[in-house]
Parts: sequence; C-alpha cells; structure tokens
Amino acid sequence: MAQATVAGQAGKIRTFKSIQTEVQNINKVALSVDCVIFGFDENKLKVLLIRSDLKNFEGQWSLLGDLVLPDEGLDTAAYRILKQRTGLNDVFLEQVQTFGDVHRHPASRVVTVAYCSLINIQHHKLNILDNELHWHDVGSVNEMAFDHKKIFDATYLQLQKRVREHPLGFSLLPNKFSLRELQNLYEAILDVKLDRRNFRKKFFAMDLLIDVGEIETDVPHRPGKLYRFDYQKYEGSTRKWSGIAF
Amino acid sequence: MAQATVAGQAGKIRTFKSIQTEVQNINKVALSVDCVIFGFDENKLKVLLIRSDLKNFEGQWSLLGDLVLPDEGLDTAAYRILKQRTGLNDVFLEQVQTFGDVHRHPASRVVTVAYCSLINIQHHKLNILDNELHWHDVGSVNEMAFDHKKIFDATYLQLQKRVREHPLGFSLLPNKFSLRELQNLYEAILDVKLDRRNFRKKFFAMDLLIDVGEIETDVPHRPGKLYRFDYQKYEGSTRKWSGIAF
DNA sequence: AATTTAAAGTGTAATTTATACACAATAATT
DNA sequence: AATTATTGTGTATAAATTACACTTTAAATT
Repeated sequence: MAQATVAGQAGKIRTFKSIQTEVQNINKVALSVDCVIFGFDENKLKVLLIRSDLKNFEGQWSLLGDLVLPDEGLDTAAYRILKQRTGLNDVFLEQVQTFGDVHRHPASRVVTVAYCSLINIQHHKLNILDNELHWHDVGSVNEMAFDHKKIFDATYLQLQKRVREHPLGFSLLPNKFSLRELQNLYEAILDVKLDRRNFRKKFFAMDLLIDVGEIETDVPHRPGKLYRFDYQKYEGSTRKWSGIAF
Repeated sequence: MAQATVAGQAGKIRTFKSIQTEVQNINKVALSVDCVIFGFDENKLKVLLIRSDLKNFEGQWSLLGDLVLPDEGLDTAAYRILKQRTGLNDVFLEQVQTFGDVHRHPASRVVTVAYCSLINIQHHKLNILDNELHWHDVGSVNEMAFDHKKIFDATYLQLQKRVREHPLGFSLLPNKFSLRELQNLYEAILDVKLDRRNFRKKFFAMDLLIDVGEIETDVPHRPGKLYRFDYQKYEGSTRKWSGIAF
C-alpha cells in the first residue's frame, strides 16, 4: 500500500485526517473487474464473451466485466459478475493480473483486474440466447474490444500453466467423468496430443480419482468407467500435487 | 475492462460521453503500487522496508509504495518508486497481485498493485542510512503496517516459485559470480540445502553460464572461477528454461 | 445370431532425469 | 612446510518419463 504520499515527499508523520484530505484531492481511478470465463463443451475449450455495448467497439466481443462497487472487494466483484451472467456460484475463480495502461479505455482512465474462472458448462445452459452472450472456441478468439484480447491471452496462458500444477481442470467437467473426457479436457486446454496409456498411468498413480461404480451411457462403443475427483483427499494431503508436467 | 455499467444494466449502446458522465459519477478508488524489493547480501535474502509515516502504524515497517499518478501506467509507477528509493533503473520488476479489501487502508479505500523487484545490492548501497530505509532478512519479517505482511508473503512465495521456472536470480548477483555464490543465492531464496555437485551439474548442463576467465579474489582458500549468465543465448532460445525443480 | 465399429483397458522395455555420495587439487594463511 | 577451507570432478542407483500394440467390451449394423 502507498505511503499515501505523492512522489518523493516521504518522511512526515501523517494523521488519518490529513491522509483523508490528501487522498480525496488527488487522483482516483475507476476500477473494474473482468472475468475470463472458461467452459468445456464438445471437446473444445470455450470462453464466454459478450457483445460490446460501447459504440466505438460496436460488434466486437468483450469480456464480462463491471465496475467495482464502493464497498466491494475485488474477489466479491468477480463473483457477482459471474453470478449475474451465468447464474452459478461455487465456481473456480482466481485473480490473474491487473491492466492499467493509461489509455486502455477510450472514455476515461479505468484500471481493470482480470480474473480467470472455470465453470461446468452443463450446469449452465441458461440465459445465453436472449442476451448478447456467446461461447467462443478459444482457438478462434480474434479481435476484441478494448485491450481484452491481451487480457484473454494472458489469462489463457496462465490457465495452461496452472492446470499443470494444480487440479483445476475438474471444475470444467461434470462431477462424474470418464478418463477419456479428462484426457480430452487436458488436450483441449494445453492444445497438445497426449499418450493415452501414459495419461491414465499418471492419473491413477496420483490416487485422487474415485471409481464411482458406474459406466458411460449412450456411447456407441465400449463404455468407460466413471470417476470423480477426490477433493477431500487432495485438500488433506500436505504434498499436494506435484504437477502434471507432460 | 468494465462494460461501464453498474451491476445488471447491460444491453444499451453507450457513447463516450454517456460513459464519461457515468464514470465520473460513480465510485472511484485511490490506486497505489507497492514494491517488494529483494536484495542478496552476506548470503541472506533481504527485503527493503521503510518505517511507516502513518501515525497509527508508527514504528511499523511497510513496503515501498506510492499512489499511481494520473497519467502513469502501473509498471511505470513501480519503476518510479524503485528509481526514487534505490537510484536504480534496469532492474527486474514483475507485477504480482492486486489487493483490494475494502478496509485495508484505515483512511479511505486504496487498492494496491504489488510488484516484485530484484536488485543487485552492490550497485545500491545508497541513501539507506539517512532515510528510514532498512534491509531486513526475509526470515525475520514479522508485523507490518497495513496488510503489507500479507502482500510480502504472497510476493515471496511467488518469487520462490518463479525462480524455479525462470533464471531471475541472476538479477540479485553481481555480473560476475562464482558457482558458490549462485548456490548460496538459491539456498537463501528457497530456504533449502542443495547438493553441491548436483547443483553444478544442473547449471552446467543448461549451458547458459559463460566462464569469464577470472577467479575470485580475497578468499582465504582456493578461489572459484567466475561466470556470467548468457542472457543473449537465453533470450534467443525457443525452449527457454525447463525449470529448476530441485 | 454374427459381424462390425470404436473406444476401453492393460504392461513392458528403453531412455532420461534425479539423487546420493568421496577424494584429490589449489590458493591463502600460519 | 603444514594447515585450512573450498574448488572441482564422476559414477552407480533409483525414479520418472516415454514409446509403443493387443485383447476386451458394448452398441450398432447386417
């Protein structure tokens, strides 16, 4: 946090009151939160975007964001946006990076905090059509409003990194999933092909998948067993996850 | 970035002017930058702190920070603080995380962006004594003003992680260093003991150290060879650094 | 009922990487 | 000349990663 001094004027002891005056008089900025909301559907990694409501970005897509309210923390603001737009709470949410280029917003100075969130797209399927919302394939995200492409790129890169270090991916899947679905997910996120036998070996070796005793239905071939992730065991383990590192 | 709407009012096309009015009328926050400045001296990892100039934190230590100026980017603000306080430019600097709890500052809402910076303490040795600045051992950082302990902890953890993935550590060393110094640095940052032979093997295998053809002086024993880090080769390599992963 | 289809499920050998560990060489100091 | 403290070096073992192919199963088709 600041010394609450303007550049180069340290050294004096301040009181609350003097600080308050100082802070009121000096520059403030508008602060927003932008959520990069990922989903997984039809073996593709998707991102939820909205058509920009700003005239000079007409037709362009942008992230889901809003200004942070006066008595609202950053994480809280991100949760609010997520809840509003997807109807979901209890999702994975993580701060990524803050973007504060002076002219990133055409109308005034707006600094934005980017969040990465992962949702289970099956639980969603809600108010998509009526609104200007759309799930885009991450591979086909091009031009975006503001500096949102830059924010998206940074967030996606961080997701690729995080998902190798921590078991985040399960947030994108149904509670029960087959190993095939799990592998498809990793292949979609990391944009690589993985060896099936080695992939299974690695996940079984972690011993964090619970066989739920069911199998896939409605597949036109031998159905796979269904598993769920053992969050409890993972939370309780001191060593946590040693990383995927494919 | 925000849709520049207050919660739940999406859907209308806005013009610059309407946005501008809206942004002016709604909440703004004071924005600051806080630098966690690390140095390495006497085989200890150090952090540069300043005595708080705020009355109700009298005597407590705080990070080096300041409010972000109206026409200043975030990185620029962090560089400014670093330059002011250490006289150094051309240092390692990386954004870490943004802290925005509503009541983190006692006087008013101030959101702060934390930066991690690594400096070569030999190049410094400047205006430390005259000011209220002091280099603290990272192991002995306790209570701090504001939420600065939390910020410090998060930044130090990130440093420990980053230093295994990227060759940042060299920013903390003189241009020419012995392998002993390099190992001491890693041991200090990661707070572990490392095997000397395996450490050397690993670094030589990377082939990013250049033997400068000199040896240590003023050591009361066999002097070690001096090396420098091959930044050029590192920048040019596509594969980059595969991680230390001790 | 028999055949086809598509993916599930499984193991091993080769390679690479990480770890544990000890002694001779050197420069400075006494 | 002897002592001191650290440099510099190699090998054997263990662990992790990679590459790779065939049989089993359920559903769909003939």
